Amino acid sequence: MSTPTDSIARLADTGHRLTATRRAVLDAIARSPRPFTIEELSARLPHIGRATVFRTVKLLSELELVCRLPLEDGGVRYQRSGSGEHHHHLICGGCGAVAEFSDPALDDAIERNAAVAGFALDAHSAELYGRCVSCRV
Amino acid sequence: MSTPTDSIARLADTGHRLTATRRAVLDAIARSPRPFTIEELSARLPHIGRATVFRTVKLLSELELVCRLPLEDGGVRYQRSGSGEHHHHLICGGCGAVAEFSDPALDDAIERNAAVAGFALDAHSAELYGRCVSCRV
DNA sequence: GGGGCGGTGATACTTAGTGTCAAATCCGCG
DNA sequence: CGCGGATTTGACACTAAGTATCACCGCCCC
Repeated sequence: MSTPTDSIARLADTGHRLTATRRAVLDAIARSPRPFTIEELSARLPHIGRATVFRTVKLLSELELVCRLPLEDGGVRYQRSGSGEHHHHLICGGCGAVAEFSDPALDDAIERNAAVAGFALDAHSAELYGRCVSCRV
Repeated sequence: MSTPTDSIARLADTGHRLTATRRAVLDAIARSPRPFTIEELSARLPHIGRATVFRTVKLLSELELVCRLPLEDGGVRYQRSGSGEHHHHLICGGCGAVAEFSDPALDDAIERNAAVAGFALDAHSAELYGRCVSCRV
C-alpha cells in the first residue's frame, strides 16, 4: 500500500512541490479506511479549498497513487492505490469494499481485441461490480 | 443494427407505452450517424423536454437498445446498440468512432477474476480507448 | 533571504443527470 | 367510439462532479 511518504517521494521525483497543503491531503487520504468522495475528503480538510482537493486528487491519480472508482450507480469514489501498478477493481455493491486485481490474461484479451479491430490502444478501463464474500446473500 | 421498428416492438414487449415523444426520440437516434450527446439529441428535438430525452435514453439503455459510452476525457456519449447483445467498445480518440466487439475470452477472464476474489459478479464495464485504423498516425 | 514560478483559495461556471408535480396523453375496457 | 386511470411529459429547480479564472501566497534554488 502506498504511504504518504512514498507519495511525497513520488511527487518530488516528478517535479512537483511538497506543500503543506499536499501533505495534509495525503495524510487525510492515508487515514481513509474506505474509498472516499471528494466531498468527504474536503469536509475533513476545512481549511483547504475544494478546488485544491480536486486538483490534488487528480494529480495523485495521474501519478497512479490514487485510483478513481466509477461506481455502478454513476457516483465516483477514490482510493489509495494498493500497488501503484496497473490493475483493475472489483467493487462490492453491498459494503463498498474494493478489491484490486491484475491479470495478464485479461489485458491480453483486451489487446487482442484492439489489434483485431485495427486500433492502436492507448488506455482501457475495466470495473467489475458484484458482492464480496461477506455481502453475498 | 437495431431499427426504430425493433425498438418500438421492444418497448411494447416490456410494457412501455408507444408515445409520439418516444417515437420522435427513436427516430432522431436512428438518424445519428455518430455517437451523440443528450444535448445534441435534445437540440434536434426542440419540442421535447430535456428531462424527457434523458429519461427516454435511460430507458433505452436499460433495454440495451442504446449504449452509454463513457469517454476517455470524462464526457459521455450514446449510440444505438449494434447488436442488442452483450458487448464492449473500442472508442477512437481521433474521430470518435466506436467499434463494438464481444469476446468470450475477455468475459471469461473477468468472471475468473471475480470468482478468485470470492465476488458474486453482477455487472462489469470495459471500454478500450485508442485510435482507429484511419486515425493512426 | 529574495524572487520567480508553481500552488492555492474563492468563486463562478459547466456538464450530466435527477426530483417534483401538475397537466397531458395513451390505450384497455365497455 | 369514448371513459378513466395509470403512464408519460414538460418545466424548472436542484444535485454532483469537476473546471476556469485570477489575484495572492509560499516553496525552493541561487
